[in-house]
Amino acid sequence: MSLPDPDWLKQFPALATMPEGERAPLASGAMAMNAPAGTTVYAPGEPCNAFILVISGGVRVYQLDADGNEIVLYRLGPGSICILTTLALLASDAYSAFAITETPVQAMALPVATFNDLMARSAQFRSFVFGAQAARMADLMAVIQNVAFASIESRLAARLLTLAGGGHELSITHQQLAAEIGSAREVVSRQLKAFERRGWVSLGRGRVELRNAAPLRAAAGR
Amino acid sequence: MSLPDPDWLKQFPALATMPEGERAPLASGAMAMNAPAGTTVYAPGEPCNAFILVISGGVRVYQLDADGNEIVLYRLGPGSICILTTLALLASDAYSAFAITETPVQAMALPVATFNDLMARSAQFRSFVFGAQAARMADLMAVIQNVAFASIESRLAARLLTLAGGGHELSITHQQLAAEIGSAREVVSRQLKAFERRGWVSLGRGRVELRNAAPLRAAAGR
DNA sequence: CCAGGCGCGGTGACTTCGTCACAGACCGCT
DNA sequence: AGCGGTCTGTGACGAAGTCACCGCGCCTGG
Repeated sequence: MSLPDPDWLKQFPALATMPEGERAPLASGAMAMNAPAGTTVYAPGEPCNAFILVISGGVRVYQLDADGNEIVLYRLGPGSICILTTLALLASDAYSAFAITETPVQAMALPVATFNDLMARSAQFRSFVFGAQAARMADLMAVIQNVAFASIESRLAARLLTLAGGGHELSITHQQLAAEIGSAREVVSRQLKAFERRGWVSLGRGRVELRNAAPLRAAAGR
Repeated sequence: MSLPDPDWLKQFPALATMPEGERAPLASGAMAMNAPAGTTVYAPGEPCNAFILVISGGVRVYQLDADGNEIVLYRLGPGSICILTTLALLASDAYSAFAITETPVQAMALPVATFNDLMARSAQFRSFVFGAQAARMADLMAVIQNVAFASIESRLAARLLTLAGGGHELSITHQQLAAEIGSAREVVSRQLKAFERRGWVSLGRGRVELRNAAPLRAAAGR
């Protein structure tokens, strides 16, 4: 915990424009949080007692199965809220998903009472929350489309591009890439080798360099 | 459209216990609907302008991809609300999913204004909506677990059991079963043949009879 | 310093699953 | 009976997941 940055609301345009009266509980009830990378935000069975708004940093939400297989569902960045904790909070439902910070994260936490107060008070706040719900739902449906129907080649190419985010270098292991797309390490290794043979990437230990993004983008569309 | 059954609220225990004052818009604003089997409830791009509460019948929500591949996401029964239309309504987001009635459906439709009124007025209504959100989110995560990591054998066995719902006979084609689990018809045909050889089911044109549920349940757990 | 441990990547063999092409069986209709 | 359409069966093949095992580089403790 630390002092809240008074400007944190700028990360949430939808909330910043709320009328003074509605916004009051946000200012008075929110607690600033700082978490290092690797902090667990949500895990099945763990109690969660706050509504979390991400100000800076990134959170990865993923599923694990009994055999240790992993698949990334979506990521939260600045301006996002953690729907998983929210739903767990309100519906006291247990999910088989995990949420973990990937980088140091600054966030604001609203106690349940404050959250309920805002939900009752502000249509704008409600629509902000619903918008976030809708976005996460769309994320999950995109994941389903991918794992059910898309080829490894296209899923891997697409993921490399989004993870690179405009840059040309990634620090990531084949195992981690496999977890990103819900596949196996060997499969990813072989596919990366194929990309390398075609000159699309070059590989190093724990490193993937994008050398030619155009054909990767083409492959991602298939 | 038809006259609302005055007892329809009984299908929604969470709403029926709302205080008189909060419940008023439900009674005054809701419109009864009757739809035959095969009616489209939601499709991408179609405008939707009501919040839908299912009183009787069933709705199937599924995804299609460009090649015509299909996968069932979840089903809605009596007491459920259509989160898809709700989110599309509130977040004006486009989903790649379809919702269609499988049997004749009786439902109540709340205009957006009434829905917003209830959301503003009743904490109980809000928590009902959140509970439904949470349940659908859990459904989608279960689908992801299945398509990403579970074998065809276990997915098919599990689906046969839930579709039969305690009965021992299903009227369904192999193609439809494939769409249920997001696989291919040939794969389902071969797996069903294997089940038949083991004496777990017996097969007919458009028909699957469960002859021995115990090993199916065992296989579903793997 | 270097020895072992460990994380990472590479590879071959095999199984499972999805795709394609096609054939045959069954159904309802005229 | 003939016929078109739907449903199911099958073989061949490619794509993807699994298993077993290897070597390499890096790090760390003796």
